[in-house]
Amino acid sequence: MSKTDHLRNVPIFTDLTDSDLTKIASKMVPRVYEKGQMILLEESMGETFFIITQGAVKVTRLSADGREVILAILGESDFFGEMSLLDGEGRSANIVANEYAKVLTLSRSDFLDCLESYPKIAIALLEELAIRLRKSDQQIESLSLSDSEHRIGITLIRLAGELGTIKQGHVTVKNLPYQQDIANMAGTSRETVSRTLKLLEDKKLVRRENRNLTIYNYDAFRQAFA
Amino acid sequence: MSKTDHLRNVPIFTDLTDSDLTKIASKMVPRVYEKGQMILLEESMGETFFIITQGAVKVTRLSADGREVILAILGESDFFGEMSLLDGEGRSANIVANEYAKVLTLSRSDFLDCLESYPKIAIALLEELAIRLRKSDQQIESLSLSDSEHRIGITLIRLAGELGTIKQGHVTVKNLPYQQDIANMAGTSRETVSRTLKLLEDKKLVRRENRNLTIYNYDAFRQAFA
DNA sequence: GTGATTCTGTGACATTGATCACAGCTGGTT
DNA sequence: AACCAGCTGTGATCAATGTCACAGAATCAC
Repeated sequence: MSKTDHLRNVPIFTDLTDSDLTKIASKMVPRVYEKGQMILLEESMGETFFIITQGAVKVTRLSADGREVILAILGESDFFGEMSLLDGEGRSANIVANEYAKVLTLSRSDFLDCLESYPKIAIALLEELAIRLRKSDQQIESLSLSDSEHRIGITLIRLAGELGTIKQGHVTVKNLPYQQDIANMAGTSRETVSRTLKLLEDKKLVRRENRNLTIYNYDAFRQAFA
Repeated sequence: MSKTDHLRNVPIFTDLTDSDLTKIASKMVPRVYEKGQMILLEESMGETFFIITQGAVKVTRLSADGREVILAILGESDFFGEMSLLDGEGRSANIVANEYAKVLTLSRSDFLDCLESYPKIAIALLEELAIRLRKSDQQIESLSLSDSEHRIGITLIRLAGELGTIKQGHVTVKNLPYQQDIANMAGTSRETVSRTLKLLEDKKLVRRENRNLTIYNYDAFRQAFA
């Protein structure tokens, strides 16, 4: 697949013509990361915009004593790096390749040029940031008001939305993240995730086999937890 | 002060010429709200963009059983209502006047026209959303990793930044919000806020008198909690 | 296939902080 | 001044969940 083809799938570029897309693609530089490799480090200055063409990355923040919060898991056609390009602050989060990943990168100045030249990109980007802000607000609500069982349920819904495939009402997440990662997304401990997953299984809400998790009735599950 | 004068103080309009500003101002309709009055209701469709010219509002989400999370407190020259205009989803939060408040409003279509006609507004808005997203991420981190004392400390820092006045290293927040509101910002209970404020006072980190709170050494305080 | 490493399950225990209950203040109103 | 409503302080209690410890499974590397 060509660079241009990849860009066409990215929400913020969908409104562009082929020739504009090709023009932008010509400025993008591909890079590749191994699983576990750090892509962006907290505190460093952000100078690059990234689009994921293959694989997935996790966006994290680390506390002084090394505990980790996972803010998001991003996959194909998602993008990142825009925050510090926009407000000029240092990076606020780390980005790590969650598996082997390919990206396209755009320099700060090319990115800002794009925004100036194509107002539609700016508007589409606004839309995307609004969506992310909305998700963050939900996350804040659930951390503030819900108990661990609900937070873990909500985290499974997030994962299902990002990584799952729907088939006649039930969703399967292949290659479920490790319990430690789920815990870091849900703001709880690894042990609590273990116990809660078993509980949800006992309640016949989900089924696990190997590294896959199936939510039996996705709509009902969302009803119950969101 | 004229409408145009108010707009000049709003970050997303700073790059505009006087005549553009006047043109936008002419489309804005002023409104007034009493303390405690609901401005926007969760779930309703957002069709208006608001700029605060006087007073303050709080942005909240409510759980099914009526508990409240305060996502932000916005004051003069802040704006809101842009989220559902941008992504077309229903409102994700309630907005309540925290005191007597005056606002200017812009209709959905006039707002979107602005973005199309003035790319600089779109870019400035991107900047602002990036800043808000960053704050949300910090909030998520502190809810996930910090204990109640730290979360309350961080909340006081937020309040100091939004409502406080700095004077030779110490910040005074006049008219500190009620403990219940601080609790709803920090994701804890009213009683814990009461006990923790006393603790911080005992540690000589802050002083309270009447409805005012002074953080003795703002830099050190931020160091200790953020 | 064997061993090493990493992930997961589970019991025991400790601790934080929510909740309940109620008394003491404060500020606004008549 | 007296009252009332709503805010604040504080003790007692208890449940949720973090932490520790370790055994069992799964996966990886060779």
